[in-house]
Amino acid sequence: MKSLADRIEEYLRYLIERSESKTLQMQRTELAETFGCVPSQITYVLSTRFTIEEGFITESRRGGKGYIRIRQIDSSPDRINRGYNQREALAIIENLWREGFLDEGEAELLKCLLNRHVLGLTDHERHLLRGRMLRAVYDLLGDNKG
Amino acid sequence: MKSLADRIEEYLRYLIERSESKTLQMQRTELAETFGCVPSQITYVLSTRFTIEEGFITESRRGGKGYIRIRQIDSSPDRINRGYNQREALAIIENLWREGFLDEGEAELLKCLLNRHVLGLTDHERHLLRGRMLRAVYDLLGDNKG
DNA sequence: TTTCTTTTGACTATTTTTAACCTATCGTTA
DNA sequence: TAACGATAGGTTAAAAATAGTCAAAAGAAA
Repeated sequence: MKSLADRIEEYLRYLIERSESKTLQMQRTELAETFGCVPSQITYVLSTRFTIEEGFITESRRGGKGYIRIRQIDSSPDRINRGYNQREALAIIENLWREGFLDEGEAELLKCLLNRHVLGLTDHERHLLRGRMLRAVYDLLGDNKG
Repeated sequence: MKSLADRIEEYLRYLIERSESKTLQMQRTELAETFGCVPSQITYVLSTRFTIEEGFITESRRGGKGYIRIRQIDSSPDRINRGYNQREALAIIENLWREGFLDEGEAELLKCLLNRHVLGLTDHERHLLRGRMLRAVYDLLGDNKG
């Protein structure tokens, strides 16, 4: 049995998927009425299920003719990065390890995952992928410090 | 004479075997009631009998309409070649962490790298890539033990 | 007896649901 | 244009509904 939040999510995803522009705009109160729940339940669903991490951005406006809007984004901001070949990537990991940002287990793990045979793909795609992976590692390291 | 834990295991295995998707989802409390035991007994069975070494991954959610889910994974080359979606991959990492094969830093690293936005690519390619990455992780863990 | 596994239950953590109160925007009227 | 009321959405805290953890007690095996 699905929770109410799950069912609302499913419904919204369906509507977005179905729309040409991958965008959905509606009134919070109306949607709440459709599901027979309080409006803040809708806010809850948006904030737990339609996050940037899930690939959505939400906007809203209060007052008369207010609305909530959900947009599905294709998050590829660093598509333009040139990426890294295996040697470059391993060197970066080595440095992060030597400088104490990664412990030995983490460094080993990364070196094994950045391997060309593990990643597969075409040369170009693989390089870009390494760029995204390293970016994610930097972000993670940044999080832990900040 | 079979222990209660054995009987619960047997019952769950039967249900999983019988299901098309080799997956079972139910409420911990309900199952406990079926067997007339405390809910933590169910947790005990899952953590001792439905481990990654036994070929299962478990997931759960607390709160309203919470559940426990058991999935039988087939870690044959074939299966790994079919790939994993983000949810499956994260559950595998969680299990490896809970069972002590990965420390917290390694698990965090992996969870962040297995993210769909980091990996990019098409759905299919991304699933396959996760399969190769997880295989590499298994190989690495195997090396360390052997 | 000693040690390992199972069983229990009290306490904790997480997720969802609800409700009361807060704030922004629009349209109208003084 | 300033002020006000109506109409939205936002925030937050508490209640409800689950599952997890941990360690002590009980039982089984060695």
